[in-house]
Amino acid sequence: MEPKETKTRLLDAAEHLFAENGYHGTSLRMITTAAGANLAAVNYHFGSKEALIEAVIERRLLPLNRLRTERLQALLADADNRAAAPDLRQTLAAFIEPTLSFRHAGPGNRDFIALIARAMADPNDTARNIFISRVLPVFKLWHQCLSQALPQLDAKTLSWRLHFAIGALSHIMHNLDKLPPADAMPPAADSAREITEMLLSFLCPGMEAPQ
Amino acid sequence: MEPKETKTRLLDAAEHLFAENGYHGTSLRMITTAAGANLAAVNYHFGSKEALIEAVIERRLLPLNRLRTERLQALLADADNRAAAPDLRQTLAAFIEPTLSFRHAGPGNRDFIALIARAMADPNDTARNIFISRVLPVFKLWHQCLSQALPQLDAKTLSWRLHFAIGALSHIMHNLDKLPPADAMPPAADSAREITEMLLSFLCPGMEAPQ
DNA sequence: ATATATTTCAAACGGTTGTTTTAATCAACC
DNA sequence: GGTTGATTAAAACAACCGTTTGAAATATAT
Repeated sequence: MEPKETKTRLLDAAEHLFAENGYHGTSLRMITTAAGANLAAVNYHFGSKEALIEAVIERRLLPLNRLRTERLQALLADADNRAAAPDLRQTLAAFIEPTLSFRHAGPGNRDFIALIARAMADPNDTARNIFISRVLPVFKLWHQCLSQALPQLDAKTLSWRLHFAIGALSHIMHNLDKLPPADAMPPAADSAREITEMLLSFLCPGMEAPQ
Repeated sequence: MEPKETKTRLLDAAEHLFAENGYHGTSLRMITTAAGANLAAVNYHFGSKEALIEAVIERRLLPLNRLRTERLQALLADADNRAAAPDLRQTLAAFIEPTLSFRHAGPGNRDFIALIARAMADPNDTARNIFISRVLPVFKLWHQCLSQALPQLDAKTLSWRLHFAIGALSHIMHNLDKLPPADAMPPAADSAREITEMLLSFLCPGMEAPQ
């Protein structure tokens, strides 16, 4: 097979190095060296270092968001057909299952998760803003789905509980490598499904608890 | 009152600037200027930039850990006296309540929380390792307390649910400023208690759900 | 094969970083 | 009150950063 395009090699190297060393901690010299390209290649192909990380984020995030949106919209359509509220567990699963599976879906995805964790805590707004602006519509759709599945909750309680769920999910996403510390872990291949079940069993009772 | 020691002024300025701009994003020149000190002051008083952030972290974290440890140990002692298992909600509250109250306990604490969030995602190991090594003993104590409050759970399930709870808590800690986006928020003074109640009502049913 | 874009290359730019050095200033103590 | 030790001050250090430049090389199209 012919070697990849320089642009793709730059994206791959940047994804890996940004995940490992953060945005500031990764220099264009490191990226271009790892990609086997010239130092000026990033500025030539992307315009700047910021435009590079923007491209890195969008490459992985847009397909994942498409997956989650499809599942949530299918759930809404089905509930509408049955003239009933969507099931809570299915609503949670529609967002959580694709998210947790994402790590195992491709070679660069684990790096991408680490990159996002870094970006969310980075003082540099650009990466975080790119991520948030792309994720917010899916959160809104999820929120809408949940408010139909849990009509007995007032808006404020639902908002808080949604944030609790997001916190549990994202914490697991970012720290899956390192935990649990002592216990034997199931093999990575089917762990996504098992963790999903574990998380859903935990979240469902909390979401529908009396106020 | 006499002006604070240079060392204290450096700690205060570093805490604020590290929280705002991150570790790499904050230069010694910014810190020493804000503290009204000479550029060489950090290397003179602390030895290096890394030793400085280590001192910044310990100053706030050790008292907080003392609070949490005291409450958890009091709970264990009380349960031992009554020859019964500690109450689940009280066990969760013993760790969560001091943590959420911490933000409002002092002027620099909010900055400190932001700093920790940055440190956890920072590629520089030192800050993260300092934080983890100081927090791990309290987590272990919490875990021990919870395993007594929930004897029906096997070790693996408890570990996962503990991580889910930690995720929900830390997500709220780091993002309290920004959420919920639209709803009216209670005044900051008593919000810690209200959020604690909200979080406990969410976590309790999840923790004791059947496996 | 020639002419025209496109891509790569080496080199240098101005600027900031953490740290070190040397001298000046300040404090406390015999 | 002079001396010793702690602190502050200004300047220079070498190293690295993202970006730009202009020429060389490559690929594309006529």
